[in-house]
Amino acid sequence: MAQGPGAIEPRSGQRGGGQRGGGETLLYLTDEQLRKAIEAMFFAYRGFTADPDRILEARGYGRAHHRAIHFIHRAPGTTVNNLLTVLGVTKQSLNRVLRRLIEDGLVDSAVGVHDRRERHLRLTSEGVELERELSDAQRERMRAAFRAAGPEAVAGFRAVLEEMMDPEMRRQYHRLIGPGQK
Amino acid sequence: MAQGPGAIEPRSGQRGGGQRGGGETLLYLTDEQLRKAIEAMFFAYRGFTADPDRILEARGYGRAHHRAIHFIHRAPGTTVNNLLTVLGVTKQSLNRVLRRLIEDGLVDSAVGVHDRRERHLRLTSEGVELERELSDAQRERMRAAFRAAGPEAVAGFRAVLEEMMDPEMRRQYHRLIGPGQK
DNA sequence: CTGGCCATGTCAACAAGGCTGACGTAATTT
DNA sequence: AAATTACGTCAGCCTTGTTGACATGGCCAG
Repeated sequence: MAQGPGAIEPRSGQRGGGQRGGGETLLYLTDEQLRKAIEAMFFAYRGFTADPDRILEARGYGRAHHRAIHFIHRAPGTTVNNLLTVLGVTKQSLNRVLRRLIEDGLVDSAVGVHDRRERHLRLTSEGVELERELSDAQRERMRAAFRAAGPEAVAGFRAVLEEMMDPEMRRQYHRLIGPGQK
Repeated sequence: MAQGPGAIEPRSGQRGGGQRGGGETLLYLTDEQLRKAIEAMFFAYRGFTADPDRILEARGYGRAHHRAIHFIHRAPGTTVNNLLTVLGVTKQSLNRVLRRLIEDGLVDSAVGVHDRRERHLRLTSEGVELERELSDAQRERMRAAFRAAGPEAVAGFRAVLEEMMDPEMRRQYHRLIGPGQK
């Protein structure tokens, strides 16, 4: 299955009565509300990726490169296998991307110390530079959205996103953002 | 630019002091917090698309087909050009998907009444059936996430997503979910 | 120390789904 | 009558995903 961007979907069928203003009950979750949320997710993800996409395009990279760069930056010295798990692609697919990044001097691959079969990946200074460029753009949009929506919205946003993950991914996510982190 | 799934990104740099429990200030928006949010978005989107992807795969369809089905269901009788705008792809790309859906009898294309150059698209009963299947799966996950996160979280979630969209997309989104809708 | 498993890289071939560019046709607008 | 619009289609290219097969070198248990 190709990994295009967004699956999406809706379908109508009003059920609970109209709810106004403050006291939402559980009936808040009409199919109608869910449909809107799903479409919001679709369009928001487009926005989420738009800025990095522009930057990457100029260099002839794609999102796959972005993801690799991101997670290598995120966990410097990570192994190939590690990255494979986080990204959820095959090693052949990752390798193609990784090879290019190494050739281009954005990523450095070093033989493991304990286990010399492993390769430890880290960004070169040039890699860090691109990462920052991508990061800044995406973070700026996120920051603006958060600021406009307010702190309470941010908490809710994060809560819902976390609940949307598969348990497996949630575990990965928590391992990434650090133990005990909310 | 290929349309793989997620761009993503982080970068650290703790700034505001630790904030606990209730009263988040604006300093809440540390780079650290933003980084987590970005990764949450990445993993959540994987979850968001996971269920439909499974269903589609069984039929040999991809996300592109899902998106077409979704928006045709959403706006029955829409024109090709309309769909093109909403989906944000080229007509050649859409046509490939659409042709297959029409051949397979999931979508019906009818010559326009006012303007006979236009084609009006709608789902056949078989198309509606698949749409419902996809819809149910995705909606169910969304519903579960909302239930677990609580009503306040839902409002915040929607607010942030909306702020993340490009203004252009936001306009489209509002046109879709209906005028005056929050 | 040897055989088996593991981590990684790589080649080949294929598919989905983006893209551009070029045309063709019919219908509508000017 | 000419220009524009809406749509379809052919051809070719790219990225990024997939399987399958195979090679190398290193670790570890028997």
